[in-house]
Amino acid sequence: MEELDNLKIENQLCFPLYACSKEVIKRYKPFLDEIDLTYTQYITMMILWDKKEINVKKIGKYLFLDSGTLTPVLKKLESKGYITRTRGKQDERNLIINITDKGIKLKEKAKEIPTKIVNCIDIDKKDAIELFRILNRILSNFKD
Amino acid sequence: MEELDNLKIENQLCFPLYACSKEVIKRYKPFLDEIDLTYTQYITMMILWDKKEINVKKIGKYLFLDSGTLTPVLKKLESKGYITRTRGKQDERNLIINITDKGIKLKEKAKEIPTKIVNCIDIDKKDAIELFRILNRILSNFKD
DNA sequence: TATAATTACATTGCACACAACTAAATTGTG
DNA sequence: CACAATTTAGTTGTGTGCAATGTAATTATA
Repeated sequence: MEELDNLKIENQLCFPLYACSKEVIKRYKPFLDEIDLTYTQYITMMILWDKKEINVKKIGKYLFLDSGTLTPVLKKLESKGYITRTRGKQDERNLIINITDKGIKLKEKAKEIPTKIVNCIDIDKKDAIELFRILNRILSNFKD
Repeated sequence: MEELDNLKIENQLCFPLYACSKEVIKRYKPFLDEIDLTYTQYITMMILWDKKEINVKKIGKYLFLDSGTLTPVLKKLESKGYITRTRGKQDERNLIINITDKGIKLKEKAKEIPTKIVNCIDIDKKDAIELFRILNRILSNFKD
Protein backbone atom coordinates (compact mmCIF):
# COMPACT_ATOMS: atom_id res chain seq x y z
CA MET A 1 0.00 0.00 0.00
CA GLU A 2 1.65 3.17 -1.28
CA GLU A 3 1.45 6.05 1.19
CA LEU A 4 0.43 9.41 -0.32
CA ASP A 5 3.20 11.98 0.02
CA ASN A 6 1.44 15.20 0.95
CA LEU A 7 4.65 17.15 0.29
CA LYS A 8 4.69 16.33 -3.42
CA ILE A 9 3.87 19.24 -5.73
CA GLU A 10 1.27 17.19 -7.63
CA ASN A 11 -0.68 16.57 -4.45
CA GLN A 12 -1.00 20.23 -3.50
CA LEU A 13 -4.21 22.18 -3.90
CA CYS A 14 -2.67 25.57 -3.24
CA PHE A 15 0.06 25.25 -5.82
CA PRO A 16 -2.21 25.05 -8.90
CA LEU A 17 -4.09 28.00 -7.46
CA TYR A 18 -0.85 29.98 -7.25
CA ALA A 19 0.43 28.85 -10.66
CA CYS A 20 -2.92 29.31 -12.40
CA SER A 21 -3.29 32.81 -11.04
CA LYS A 22 0.14 33.83 -12.31
CA GLU A 23 -0.35 32.23 -15.71
CA VAL A 24 -3.73 33.85 -16.22
CA ILE A 25 -2.43 37.28 -15.25
CA LYS A 26 0.45 36.80 -17.68
CA ARG A 27 -2.18 36.40 -20.42
CA TYR A 28 -3.46 39.90 -19.63
CA LYS A 29 -0.14 41.55 -20.37
CA PRO A 30 -0.37 41.96 -24.18
CA PHE A 31 -3.88 43.40 -23.88
CA LEU A 32 -3.06 45.65 -20.92
CA ASP A 33 0.10 46.84 -22.68
CA GLU A 34 -2.12 48.34 -25.37
CA ILE A 35 -3.68 50.69 -22.82
CA ASP A 36 -0.46 50.99 -20.77
CA LEU A 37 -1.81 49.49 -17.53
CA THR A 38 -0.45 46.78 -15.27
CA TYR A 39 -2.83 44.17 -13.88
CA THR A 40 -2.89 45.88 -10.47
CA GLN A 41 -3.60 49.23 -12.07
CA TYR A 42 -6.33 47.59 -14.16
CA ILE A 43 -8.25 46.09 -11.23
CA THR A 44 -7.87 49.37 -9.36
CA MET A 45 -9.39 51.22 -12.31
CA MET A 46 -12.18 48.65 -12.31
CA ILE A 47 -13.15 49.79 -8.81
CA LEU A 48 -13.02 53.44 -9.91
CA TRP A 49 -15.08 52.82 -13.04
CA ASP A 50 -17.73 51.43 -10.72
CA LYS A 51 -17.51 53.75 -7.69
CA LYS A 52 -16.27 57.08 -9.09
CA GLU A 53 -15.27 58.18 -5.55
CA ILE A 54 -13.81 55.96 -2.83
CA ASN A 55 -11.04 56.01 -0.24
CA VAL A 56 -7.90 53.86 -0.17
CA LYS A 57 -9.13 51.64 2.65
CA LYS A 58 -12.25 50.59 0.75
CA ILE A 59 -10.31 49.91 -2.45
CA GLY A 60 -8.10 47.66 -0.35
CA LYS A 61 -11.16 45.81 0.99
CA TYR A 62 -12.36 45.08 -2.52
CA LEU A 63 -8.96 44.11 -3.90
CA PHE A 64 -7.43 42.43 -0.84
CA LEU A 65 -4.53 44.89 -0.97
CA ASP A 66 -3.06 47.16 1.70
CA SER A 67 -1.78 50.73 1.52
CA GLY A 68 1.78 49.48 1.05
CA THR A 69 0.74 48.16 -2.34
CA LEU A 70 -1.98 50.67 -3.20
CA THR A 71 -0.15 53.92 -2.44
CA PRO A 72 2.39 53.56 -5.30
CA VAL A 73 -0.29 52.20 -7.65
CA LEU A 74 -2.60 55.15 -6.98
CA LYS A 75 0.25 57.65 -7.35
CA LYS A 76 1.02 56.08 -10.71
CA LEU A 77 -2.61 56.28 -11.84
CA GLU A 78 -2.68 59.90 -10.71
CA SER A 79 0.47 60.68 -12.72
CA LYS A 80 -1.23 59.15 -15.76
CA GLY A 81 -4.19 61.45 -15.20
CA TYR A 82 -6.82 58.78 -14.59
CA ILE A 83 -7.56 59.66 -10.96
CA THR A 84 -7.16 62.44 -8.40
CA ARG A 85 -5.98 62.03 -4.80
CA THR A 86 -7.34 64.48 -2.23
CA ARG A 87 -7.66 64.35 1.55
CA GLY A 88 -11.16 64.04 2.99
CA LYS A 89 -12.57 67.29 4.37
CA GLN A 90 -14.55 65.80 7.24
CA ASP A 91 -11.84 63.30 8.12
CA GLU A 92 -8.37 64.20 6.92
CA ARG A 93 -7.06 60.69 7.46
CA ASN A 94 -8.99 59.57 4.41
CA LEU A 95 -7.46 59.89 0.99
CA ILE A 96 -10.33 60.30 -1.44
CA ILE A 97 -9.76 58.87 -4.89
CA ASN A 98 -11.82 60.33 -7.73
CA ILE A 99 -11.87 59.18 -11.32
CA THR A 100 -11.17 61.82 -13.97
CA ASP A 101 -12.79 62.20 -17.39
CA LYS A 102 -9.67 60.67 -18.88
CA GLY A 103 -10.09 57.75 -16.47
CA ILE A 104 -13.71 57.28 -17.50
CA LYS A 105 -12.73 57.35 -21.17
CA LEU A 106 -10.17 54.61 -20.53
CA LYS A 107 -13.00 52.18 -19.80
CA GLU A 108 -14.06 52.31 -23.43
CA LYS A 109 -10.58 51.19 -24.48
CA ALA A 110 -10.59 48.35 -21.93
CA LYS A 111 -14.02 46.96 -22.66
CA GLU A 112 -12.86 44.14 -24.95
CA ILE A 113 -10.28 42.78 -22.50
CA PRO A 114 -12.50 40.37 -20.51
CA THR A 115 -13.69 38.69 -23.71
CA LYS A 116 -10.16 38.44 -25.05
CA ILE A 117 -8.98 36.78 -21.83
CA VAL A 118 -11.82 34.26 -21.81
CA ASN A 119 -10.72 33.22 -25.29
CA CYS A 120 -7.20 32.57 -23.97
CA ILE A 121 -8.38 30.22 -21.24
CA ASP A 122 -9.58 26.83 -22.34
CA ILE A 123 -12.37 26.04 -19.90
CA ASP A 124 -15.98 24.92 -20.37
CA LYS A 125 -18.79 27.16 -19.25
CA LYS A 126 -19.79 24.69 -16.53
CA ASP A 127 -16.30 24.53 -15.04
CA ALA A 128 -15.97 28.31 -15.19
CA ILE A 129 -19.15 28.73 -13.18
CA GLU A 130 -18.02 26.10 -10.66
CA LEU A 131 -14.60 27.70 -10.33
CA PHE A 132 -16.15 31.13 -9.84
CA ARG A 133 -18.47 29.77 -7.15
CA ILE A 134 -15.79 27.85 -5.24
CA LEU A 135 -13.21 30.65 -5.29
CA ASN A 136 -15.70 33.26 -4.13
CA ARG A 137 -16.86 30.94 -1.38
CA ILE A 138 -13.28 30.50 -0.12
CA LEU A 139 -12.68 34.24 -0.34
CA SER A 140 -15.83 35.11 1.58
CA ASN A 141 -14.69 32.81 4.39
CA PHE A 142 -11.39 34.68 4.49
CA LYS A 143 -13.20 38.01 4.90
CA ASP A 144 -12.99 38.09 8.65
CA MET B 1 -33.16 45.12 -19.06
CA GLU B 2 -29.95 45.65 -17.09
CA GLU B 3 -26.82 45.09 -19.17
CA LEU B 4 -24.07 43.08 -17.45
CA ASP B 5 -20.94 45.17 -16.99
CA ASN B 6 -18.06 42.84 -17.76
CA LEU B 7 -15.62 45.39 -16.32
CA LYS B 8 -17.00 45.13 -12.80
CA ILE B 9 -14.79 43.36 -10.29
CA GLU B 10 -17.61 41.09 -9.12
CA ASN B 11 -18.09 39.77 -12.63
CA GLN B 12 -14.47 38.74 -13.12
CA LEU B 13 -13.34 35.13 -12.98
CA CYS B 14 -9.63 35.94 -12.91
CA PHE B 15 -9.81 38.30 -9.98
CA PRO B 16 -10.99 35.76 -7.36
CA LEU B 17 -8.27 33.46 -8.69
CA TYR B 18 -5.68 36.15 -8.09
CA ALA B 19 -7.07 37.19 -4.70
CA CYS B 20 -7.60 33.64 -3.48
CA SER B 21 -4.07 32.67 -4.43
CA LYS B 22 -2.61 35.59 -2.48
CA GLU B 23 -4.80 34.99 0.57
CA VAL B 24 -4.00 31.31 0.70
CA ILE B 25 -0.26 31.90 0.41
CA LYS B 26 -0.53 34.46 3.19
CA ARG B 27 -1.90 31.64 5.41
CA TYR B 28 1.33 29.71 4.85
CA LYS B 29 3.51 32.41 6.37
CA PRO B 30 3.24 31.58 10.10
CA PHE B 31 3.93 27.90 9.40
CA LEU B 32 6.75 28.56 6.96
CA ASP B 33 8.28 31.09 9.35
CA GLU B 34 8.82 28.23 11.80
CA ILE B 35 11.17 26.54 9.35
CA ASP B 36 12.50 29.83 7.94
CA LEU B 37 11.30 29.31 4.36
CA THR B 38 9.35 31.57 2.03
CA TYR B 39 6.56 30.07 -0.08
CA THR B 40 8.75 30.09 -3.20
CA GLN B 41 11.57 28.40 -1.31
CA TYR B 42 9.07 25.88 0.05
CA ILE B 43 7.70 24.78 -3.32
CA THR B 44 11.25 24.64 -4.67
CA MET B 45 12.23 22.34 -1.80
CA MET B 46 9.16 20.25 -2.63
CA ILE B 47 10.63 19.54 -6.06
CA LEU B 48 13.99 18.65 -4.51
CA TRP B 49 12.45 16.36 -1.87
CA ASP B 50 10.94 14.48 -4.77
CA LYS B 51 13.70 14.57 -7.38
CA LYS B 52 16.97 14.79 -5.41
CA GLU B 53 18.79 15.97 -8.57
CA ILE B 54 17.42 18.29 -11.25
CA ASN B 55 18.45 21.31 -13.28
CA VAL B 56 17.06 24.83 -13.09
CA LYS B 57 15.11 24.54 -16.33
CA LYS B 58 13.16 21.53 -15.14
CA ILE B 59 12.38 23.12 -11.77
CA GLY B 60 11.00 26.05 -13.73
CA LYS B 61 8.83 23.70 -15.80
CA TYR B 62 7.27 22.23 -12.66
CA LEU B 63 6.83 25.55 -10.86
CA PHE B 64 6.01 27.82 -13.81
CA LEU B 65 8.98 30.03 -12.89
CA ASP B 66 11.91 31.32 -14.96
CA SER B 67 15.59 31.69 -14.12
CA GLY B 68 15.06 35.32 -13.20
CA THR B 69 13.04 34.16 -10.22
CA LEU B 70 14.74 30.86 -9.53
CA THR B 71 18.41 31.94 -9.56
CA PRO B 72 18.15 34.07 -6.39
CA VAL B 73 15.86 31.51 -4.70
CA LEU B 74 18.31 28.68 -5.38
CA LYS B 75 21.27 30.78 -4.22
CA LYS B 76 19.39 31.43 -0.98
CA LEU B 77 18.61 27.74 -0.47
CA GLU B 78 22.28 26.97 -1.14
CA SER B 79 23.36 29.53 1.45
CA LYS B 80 21.04 27.83 3.95
CA GLY B 81 22.73 24.53 3.19
CA TYR B 82 19.69 22.73 1.80
CA ILE B 83 20.96 22.29 -1.77
CA THR B 84 24.15 22.38 -3.84
CA ARG B 85 24.58 24.10 -7.21
CA THR B 86 27.07 22.58 -9.66
CA ARG B 87 27.50 22.82 -13.41
CA GLY B 88 26.63 19.76 -15.45
CA LYS B 89 29.68 17.80 -16.68
CA GLN B 90 28.26 16.62 -20.00
CA ASP B 91 26.53 19.95 -20.69
CA GLU B 92 27.98 22.91 -18.87
CA ARG B 93 24.95 25.07 -19.59
CA ASN B 94 23.01 23.06 -17.03
CA LEU B 95 23.15 24.00 -13.38
CA ILE B 96 22.54 20.80 -11.45
CA ILE B 97 20.72 21.22 -8.15
CA ASN B 98 21.24 18.48 -5.56
CA ILE B 99 19.54 18.22 -2.22
CA THR B 100 21.83 17.90 0.84
CA ASP B 101 21.28 15.78 3.96
CA LYS B 102 20.21 18.94 5.77
CA GLY B 103 17.71 19.56 2.97
CA ILE B 104 16.32 16.04 3.29
CA LYS B 105 16.00 16.46 7.05
CA LEU B 106 13.98 19.65 6.52
CA LYS B 107 11.18 17.61 5.01
CA GLU B 108 10.48 16.06 8.41
CA LYS B 109 9.96 19.54 9.87
CA ALA B 110 7.64 20.53 7.00
CA LYS B 111 5.44 17.46 6.96
CA GLU B 112 2.61 18.93 9.03
CA ILE B 113 2.25 22.07 6.90
CA PRO B 114 -0.21 20.76 4.25
CA THR B 115 -2.62 19.58 6.95
CA LYS B 116 -2.35 22.84 8.84
CA ILE B 117 -3.16 24.80 5.68
CA VAL B 118 -6.18 22.65 4.83
CA ASN B 119 -7.54 23.49 8.28
CA CYS B 120 -7.22 27.21 7.51
CA ILE B 121 -9.28 26.98 4.33
CA ASP B 122 -12.97 26.44 4.78
CA ILE B 123 -13.91 24.26 1.82
CA ASP B 124 -15.80 20.96 1.55
CA LYS B 125 -14.03 17.90 0.28
CA LYS B 126 -16.16 17.83 -2.88
CA ASP B 127 -15.37 21.44 -3.75
CA ALA B 128 -11.68 20.88 -3.05
CA ILE B 129 -11.60 18.00 -5.50
CA GLU B 130 -13.49 20.01 -8.11
CA LEU B 131 -11.18 23.00 -7.66
CA PHE B 132 -8.11 20.78 -7.95
CA ARG B 133 -9.46 19.22 -11.14
CA ILE B 134 -10.45 22.49 -12.81
CA LEU B 135 -7.23 24.34 -11.96
CA ASN B 136 -5.03 21.50 -13.15
CA ARG B 137 -7.05 21.28 -16.35
CA ILE B 138 -6.53 24.99 -17.03
CA LEU B 139 -2.84 24.69 -16.23
CA SER B 140 -2.34 21.70 -18.52
CA ASN B 141 -3.84 23.70 -21.36
CA PHE B 142 -1.34 26.46 -20.69
CA LYS B 143 1.57 24.03 -20.90
CA ASP B 144 2.42 24.69 -24.56
C1' DT C 1 -10.61 67.45 28.98
C1' DA C 2 -6.13 65.22 28.95
C1' DT C 3 -4.51 61.07 27.27
C1' DA C 4 -4.85 56.54 25.59
C1' DA C 5 -6.42 53.77 21.80
C1' DT C 6 -7.74 53.47 17.16
C1' DT C 7 -7.79 54.51 12.33
C1' DA C 8 -6.01 55.77 7.62
C1' DC C 9 -2.37 56.27 4.96
C1' DA C 10 2.66 56.46 3.94
C1' DT C 11 7.34 54.57 4.22
C1' DT C 12 10.87 51.06 4.43
C1' DG C 13 12.85 46.70 3.59
C1' DC C 14 12.64 42.26 1.71
C1' DA C 15 11.27 38.75 -1.61
C1' DC C 16 9.35 37.62 -5.47
C1' DA C 17 7.79 37.63 -10.74
C1' DC C 18 8.72 38.63 -15.14
C1' DA C 19 10.26 40.98 -19.46
C1' DA C 20 14.26 42.03 -21.84
C1' DC C 21 18.80 41.28 -22.37
C1' DT C 22 23.51 39.07 -22.03
C1' DA C 23 26.86 35.31 -21.99
C1' DA C 24 28.38 30.90 -22.69
C1' DA C 25 27.76 26.25 -24.27
C1' DT C 26 25.75 23.20 -27.46
C1' DT C 27 23.39 21.77 -31.62
C1' DG C 28 21.92 22.14 -36.39
C1' DT C 29 22.90 23.02 -41.13
C1' DG C 30 24.99 24.27 -45.50
C1' DC D 1 34.22 22.28 -40.52
C1' DA D 2 32.26 27.10 -40.05
C1' DC D 3 28.69 29.63 -38.62
C1' DA D 4 23.97 30.36 -37.47
C1' DA D 5 20.41 29.02 -34.35
C1' DT D 6 19.12 27.26 -30.06
C1' DT D 7 19.48 26.34 -25.25
C1' DT D 8 20.51 27.28 -20.30
C1' DA D 9 21.46 30.45 -16.69
C1' DG D 10 22.38 34.82 -15.03
C1' DT D 11 21.60 40.00 -14.82
C1' DT D 12 18.98 44.24 -14.77
C1' DG D 13 15.02 47.05 -14.17
C1' DT D 14 10.23 47.64 -12.99
C1' DG D 15 6.25 46.61 -10.36
C1' DT D 16 4.07 44.46 -7.06
C1' DG D 17 2.84 42.33 -2.19
C1' DC D 18 3.30 42.46 2.45
C1' DA D 19 5.09 42.86 7.27
C1' DA D 20 6.61 46.20 10.27
C1' DT D 21 6.88 50.72 11.50
C1' DG D 22 5.87 55.72 11.51
C1' DT D 23 2.76 59.75 11.53
C1' DA D 24 -1.10 62.46 11.82
C1' DA D 25 -6.01 62.71 12.64
C1' DT D 26 -9.86 61.08 15.11
C1' DT D 27 -12.34 58.69 18.72
C1' DA D 28 -12.84 56.56 23.24
C1' DT D 29 -12.17 56.70 28.05
C1' DA D 30 -10.61 57.61 32.63
